Amino acid sequence: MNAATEKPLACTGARARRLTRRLTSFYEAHLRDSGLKLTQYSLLMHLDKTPRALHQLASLLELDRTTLTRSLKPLIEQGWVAGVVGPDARCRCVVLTAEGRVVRQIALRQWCVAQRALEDELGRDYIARLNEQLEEALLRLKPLLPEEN
Amino acid sequence: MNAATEKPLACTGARARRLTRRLTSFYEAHLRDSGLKLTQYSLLMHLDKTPRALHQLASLLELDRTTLTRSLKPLIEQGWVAGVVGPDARCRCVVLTAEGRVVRQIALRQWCVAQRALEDELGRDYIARLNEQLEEALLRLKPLLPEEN
DNA sequence: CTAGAGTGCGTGTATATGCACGTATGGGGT
DNA sequence: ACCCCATACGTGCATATACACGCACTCTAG
Repeated sequence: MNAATEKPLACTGARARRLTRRLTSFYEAHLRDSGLKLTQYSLLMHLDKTPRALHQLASLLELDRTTLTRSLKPLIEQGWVAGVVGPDARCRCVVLTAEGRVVRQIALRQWCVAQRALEDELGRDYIARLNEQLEEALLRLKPLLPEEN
Repeated sequence: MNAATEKPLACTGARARRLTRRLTSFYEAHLRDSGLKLTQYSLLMHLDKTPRALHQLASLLELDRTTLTRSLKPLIEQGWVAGVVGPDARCRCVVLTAEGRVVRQIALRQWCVAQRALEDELGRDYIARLNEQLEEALLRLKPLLPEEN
């Protein structure tokens, strides 16, 4: 009797990963008409005409800065997002283009359908509770600060 | 006033992804001595001397079969996992090697520390509730079956 | 026994994610 | 003006994840 046969799913992290995989595939099944991944949708929803610095966006989305750079790449290639000059030569800023706003609008509709489908399947109240629980977990589990040397 | 400025985090999927990122970094900070990623740890915990077919393991972990193939690669290169002949020439089976069992044991200890640290930080009862909530969500949200054509 | 359906896999491609490292710019103290 | 540090980025590398394709092997209807 080892831990493997006993309770492989006792790991909160493993459970969260699994749930995330299922949720991602659920949302992306609904987003497939727009060709957006869930992460890309999320990015579009956090952008607008007002230029945003990369580091600011990364901090907002709590993503590694380099992850953000690469995630933006396909959106820029599609012409949905564009870089603009910032107040600082170091600082790279991005905005949503006109086409980007169109896509975002379409994707938003599909996302709404997905969210409603989720609520229909699992129960509106249940999803509300799940959201609260996730939110509380996010409040409690603070992100690890990068090692200060 | 658009949806972006209103409630970007209304998305259950986005929230789950964010929480998963935090949890992953939390666990991996504790696992870093063994050099294992959380996913790799999870893999080791699901293996033993008894050969397991890839498709069986993929189904168990609810991972795409091809994801599993690639995830196993570094473990095989390290000599912690080895392929063995199966009852079927199609079927690739893997087992945990002796070194693999050693690493698993070390990682298990580190994982225990991580889990306890998590409980200390967020509260033992709270983690228990979170686990239950995640488990219930997994029960309710069935994985999408591949399109039947 | 053989053709075709079904099963199990690997690889190519693309995104998601984060760390280590190196580059460039901005701002202060002297 | 200059040096140094902090800030902001990009790239290389490695893993995580899934889909589309194509190959190999098994099994069964005829």
